[in-house]
Amino acid sequence: MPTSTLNSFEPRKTPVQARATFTVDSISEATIQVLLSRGAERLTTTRVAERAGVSVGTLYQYYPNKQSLLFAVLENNLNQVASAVEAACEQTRHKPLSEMIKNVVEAFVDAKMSRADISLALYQIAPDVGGPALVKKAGQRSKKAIKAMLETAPDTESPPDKFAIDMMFAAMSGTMRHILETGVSPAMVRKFRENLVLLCESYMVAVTARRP
Amino acid sequence: MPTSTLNSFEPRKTPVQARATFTVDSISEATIQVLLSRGAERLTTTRVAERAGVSVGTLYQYYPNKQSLLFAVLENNLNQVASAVEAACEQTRHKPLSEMIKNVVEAFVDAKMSRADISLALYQIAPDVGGPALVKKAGQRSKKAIKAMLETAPDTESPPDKFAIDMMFAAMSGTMRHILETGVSPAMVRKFRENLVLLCESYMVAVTARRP
Amino acid sequence: MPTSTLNSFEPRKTPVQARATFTVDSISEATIQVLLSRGAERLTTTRVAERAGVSVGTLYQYYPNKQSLLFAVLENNLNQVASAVEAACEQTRHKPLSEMIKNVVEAFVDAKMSRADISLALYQIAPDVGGPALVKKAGQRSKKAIKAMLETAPDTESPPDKFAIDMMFAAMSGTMRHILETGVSPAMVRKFRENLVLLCESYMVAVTARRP
Amino acid sequence: MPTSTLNSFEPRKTPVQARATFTVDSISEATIQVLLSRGAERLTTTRVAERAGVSVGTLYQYYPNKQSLLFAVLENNLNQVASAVEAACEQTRHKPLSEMIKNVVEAFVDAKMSRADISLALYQIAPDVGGPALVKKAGQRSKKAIKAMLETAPDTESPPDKFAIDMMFAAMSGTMRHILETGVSPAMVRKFRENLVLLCESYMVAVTARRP
DNA sequence: CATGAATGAGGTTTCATTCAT
DNA sequence: TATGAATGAAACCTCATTCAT
Repeated sequence: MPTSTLNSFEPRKTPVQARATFTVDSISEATIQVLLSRGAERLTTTRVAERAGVSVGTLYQYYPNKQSLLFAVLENNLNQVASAVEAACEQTRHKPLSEMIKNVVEAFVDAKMSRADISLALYQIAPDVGGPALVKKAGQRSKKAIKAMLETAPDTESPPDKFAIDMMFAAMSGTMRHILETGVSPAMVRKFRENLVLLCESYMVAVTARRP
Repeated sequence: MPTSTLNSFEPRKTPVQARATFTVDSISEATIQVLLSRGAERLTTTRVAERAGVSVGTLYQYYPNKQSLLFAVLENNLNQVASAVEAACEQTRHKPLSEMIKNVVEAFVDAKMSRADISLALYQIAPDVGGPALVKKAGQRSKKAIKAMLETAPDTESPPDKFAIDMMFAAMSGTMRHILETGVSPAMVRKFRENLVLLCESYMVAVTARRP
Repeated sequence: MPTSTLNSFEPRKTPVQARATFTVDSISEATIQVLLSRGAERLTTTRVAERAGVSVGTLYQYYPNKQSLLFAVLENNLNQVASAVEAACEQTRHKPLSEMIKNVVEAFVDAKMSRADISLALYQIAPDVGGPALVKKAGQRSKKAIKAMLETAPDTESPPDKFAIDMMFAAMSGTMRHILETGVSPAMVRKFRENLVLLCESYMVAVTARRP
Repeated sequence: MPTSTLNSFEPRKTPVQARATFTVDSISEATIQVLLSRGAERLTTTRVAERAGVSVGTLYQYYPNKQSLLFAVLENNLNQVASAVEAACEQTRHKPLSEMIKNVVEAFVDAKMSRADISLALYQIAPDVGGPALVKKAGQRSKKAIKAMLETAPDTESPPDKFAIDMMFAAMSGTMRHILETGVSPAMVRKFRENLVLLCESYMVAVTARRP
């Protein structure tokens, strides 16, 4: 599957009947299951439909092609993570900078780790489906929320500029991915989380002038 | 392509004759060219052979299967990066910590960016070929070199522990990937490089300071 | 779609209510629209129903299968042409032979050209639906009318035999089709019409003994 | 199959080995066999390959898609007919007009009727494969040859113009098709041939006489 | 050793038709 | 009666891999 325009990935029809809604959810769930059990390479539309307990035809009534299916699943996951970050930002306005960073990073790590297997599996399909574009788009949401939060920090003279936020987000996101793909023992998750906080915080501090 | 054992990815025969070496190099180069021009999805063995100016049969004389071909190309690339890091470490022994970090990070970024398009393209094939395992293995080399270098730092009471190095490498590697996939304007590359140095350095300082 | 017996192509129910008639007409019209806009290959029952503003289920209430739908549309078109020819024959009884030929051929050409796009499109579906058989049947009507007309010609000793009429009709019909499929510039339509008259007339004259 | 550009119908590779030439011929022949035995609607690439005694993959090594296969077969047939017409024209230069028409028409009819079943079957696939365009192209050849021949006619003051030749060809071609599709008893073939000669001849005479 | 023709399993997608609501 | 979700056979086409020449 080549990476093409994002447009053609839109779902084909919005289900109106209750039955249809159930079907769509089944397909979505089945996609993840197949991804986990067989890997991206063995993920076929037939297999997904089978797992979802519907026929292939039904699958294609809701998704115009395989890409759109993967796209939807990935998008959904990224949106959940973005929402978690947004929520954390919302709740941490007007708090000290270090608390801000801590809450955001922890929310991010927790969102990713809550279903580490899924997060990991989704990395596999990303390249087939315009992953980077999607990641970028979801990243915008998170970064916007982080920016808004940082502007309310009481202990910084001037809030970090856009580049610094981009950088921090890239570090947060990229490091997380690297750790997931390389493998973390569950015992180390906590330590990793603390250190990712530390990493982001020290960078932010370094880049931000403190109020005296 | 499922991720299987690494063993079967080894090239089939080690070329001894000059002609054979030339053929192998052609194929290797052709693989990258096809990857760049057609994408991972359209990368076929026939296409690679065509581009390399040999027949498919010949390709299969040097690589037992498609995976081994991709594996070799990816491995080669990762090794080049690891070598660059090692070289930087070698040359920065007994220098101040900040200079160490600076040199390593810059060497890493420069190695990746020297052929950004290739680095980016290779991310696409990684999942098909046991990428994470390969990345991990190449990472070991870099981290070992970094560790050795850090132990010669004159200005730290105790050198950073293994975890801290893992963390820094994950940050370096992951952030780089994120930036490559998200897209950097050439104008920003320099700034990104500086900030990645800053990010790693401030983390290292923070983590080193903890143990006075 | 295989060519099967003509029987199964009959519409499923004859609409008695006004609403039903309207529905049937919509479907019929929609079929032509889809044929024109998407081509025979992309003509699906769902698409037709959509265009007609009804559900597929409804479509299948009036036509037992896709063939019967196409059959009905084609038959209808051929009947219109046959009617035009019959009318022309009716109005040209007892006129000179040349006038007879002129009127019939012109009526035929005009009927086909009035919706040249539709005529052309229908040629596409003919093979799927027993087109030749239908053409033959509609042809009988025309030929019968032509024969009756010719028998009233005052200036022929003996009217042309059945074979000659078959031949003329084949020429008229086949040449028309060839011209439609090959493409005529609108500017040439008039000239074509004149020449088709001439062609048919000179053949008829050649084949018919004149009254002295 | 929609009618698309003619370009993509070109065969994929020209066979160099003897084995390959044999394969290509087998496929070509099998296409006609399947067309005759199962009809255009039941003509699948798998079925053709099966009949040819090769695998589908092999078929697709020589034809990029189904259309190109049908296109090649149709084109070949039309070219044979065009060649027959050209040959007849060649041999009838400087003969009286009536003999010219006779020879051309008879050559055309004989070419079509020599494998009436194939000619008929090919009409079915024409719409799927840009038939009209192909017919037009093959027609050009025939018409060019006819024109050249007519210019050598000793008994016409001025040779018929291009339009007249177009018209005659359309009549010849279209009438033939109509007769093939409608069905002729073998007994009537001779009579039909004579009458098609008469039809074309009397039209040509009529149209030539017009310009004294 | 190289070649490239052949293989065929398997993947994606379409669409006529049915039937529970 | 109308609806439209569901069906699933079947079509087209790709591509890693083999092996006779």
